Amino acid sequence: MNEILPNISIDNAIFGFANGELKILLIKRDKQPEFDRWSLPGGYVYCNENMDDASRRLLQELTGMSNLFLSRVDVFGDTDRYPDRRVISVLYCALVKPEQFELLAGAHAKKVKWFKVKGIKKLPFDHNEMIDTALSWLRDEIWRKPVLINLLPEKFPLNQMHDLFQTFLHETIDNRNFRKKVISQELVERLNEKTKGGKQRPAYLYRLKRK
Amino acid sequence: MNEILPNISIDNAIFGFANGELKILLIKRDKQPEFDRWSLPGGYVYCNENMDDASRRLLQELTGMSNLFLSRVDVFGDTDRYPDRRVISVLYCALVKPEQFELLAGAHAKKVKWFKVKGIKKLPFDHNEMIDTALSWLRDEIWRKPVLINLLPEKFPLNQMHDLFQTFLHETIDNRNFRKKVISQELVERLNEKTKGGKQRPAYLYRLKRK
DNA sequence: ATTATTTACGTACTTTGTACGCAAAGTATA
DNA sequence: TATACTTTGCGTACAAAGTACGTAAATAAT
Repeated sequence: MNEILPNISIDNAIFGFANGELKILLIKRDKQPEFDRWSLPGGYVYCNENMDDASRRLLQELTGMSNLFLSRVDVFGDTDRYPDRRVISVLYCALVKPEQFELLAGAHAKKVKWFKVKGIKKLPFDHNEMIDTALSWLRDEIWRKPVLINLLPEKFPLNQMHDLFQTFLHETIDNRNFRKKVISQELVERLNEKTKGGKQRPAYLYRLKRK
Repeated sequence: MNEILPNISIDNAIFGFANGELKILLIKRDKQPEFDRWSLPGGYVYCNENMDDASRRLLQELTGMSNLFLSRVDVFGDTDRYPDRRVISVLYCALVKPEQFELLAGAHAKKVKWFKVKGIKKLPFDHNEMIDTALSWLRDEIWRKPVLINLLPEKFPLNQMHDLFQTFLHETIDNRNFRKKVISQELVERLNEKTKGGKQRPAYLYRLKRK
């Protein structure tokens, strides 16, 4: 049976990153409460569905996105976080390239759209707090887990990863020290291939290690 | 109204620590499922009750313990983790001195008892996994948060804290370096008091900083 | 006083992290 | 072909954090 659990929800904080700009994916709600307002894509969990699966399914239904690397971040359970009844919500997040996904509003979403995170307005429920939590979680985990996996191709030269870190963290990192760090911490592994057709000296390709 | 949420539970992993021995507090269940078996003290959340409050209340009802420093650790949400129906559980943990609490089985607990963590038997549900998760969370956070707060008196000399770290982490830590570390990381603050009536030189008293 | 014990400060060394130099391997230009 | 130019990737020097350990100060016991 595919019944819904009425008191448990999932919310997804999907960050889009391109040209140094950080965006967050919101949907325009097609149901009460907060009908017609922009909010994080989320919803309820089926009785026979794991949390991770629910997160993926909801995202697919609401926005058309699939195949992301999602991470569980935290639980939000304040009694007053949802107006109609008691709902606790598990927050997932991911970091992607907006241009790699075609958005398609479905289910209870009238529209889907990327919004700049900087200067974002007040969202329904505790969604602003969720965005803050997810973002600081990402900035924390970037050196430990492959959270950039959706932003990088399967194989990439280290400079591409370097650029990504710099723009995402808004700070300049010495290229040579960056290499040493990601290699010594075993975040990446070198392949026996090099870039070709580049402008100058070919670079070794690397791959993120999922530990 | 004090209705219960049927799909959300709390579980508490309460570790007792004395003489270098690590124990875990279990209750003998007084209801189905898993009637009569030893398990983590946990239960359901009221509709109008925050997660943190529920954790504290349940612990009080089941074991008589109150006034602990509890931390939220993780959520467990596998579809098959509970036999009767779908229940996701939020795990809390704490570290205490067993002798400071008088245990009193109540509510749906027939008995309450400390068990050695080492060599613990198979528990119902995913409670063994919870214990592992909580323990590694504690070992991780011990340098960052005041997780030892229940094990130390309000004011204590640094050596007492040093002993605690050593026995809890099963490793010897150089006393002089230990002091430097906890002081420089601002885990503790020095008071203008000293121990008196000790065997030798009086020591300054310190207090854990809650940041 | 002397000795024993615990506290608390300090110093030398090792590891990790940061700043920066420069040669190697390509492309573009003469 | 030679020369300049760009990007890669190794290496070295200095700084900060972490570890090993020496020893004097403060008290109790003798």
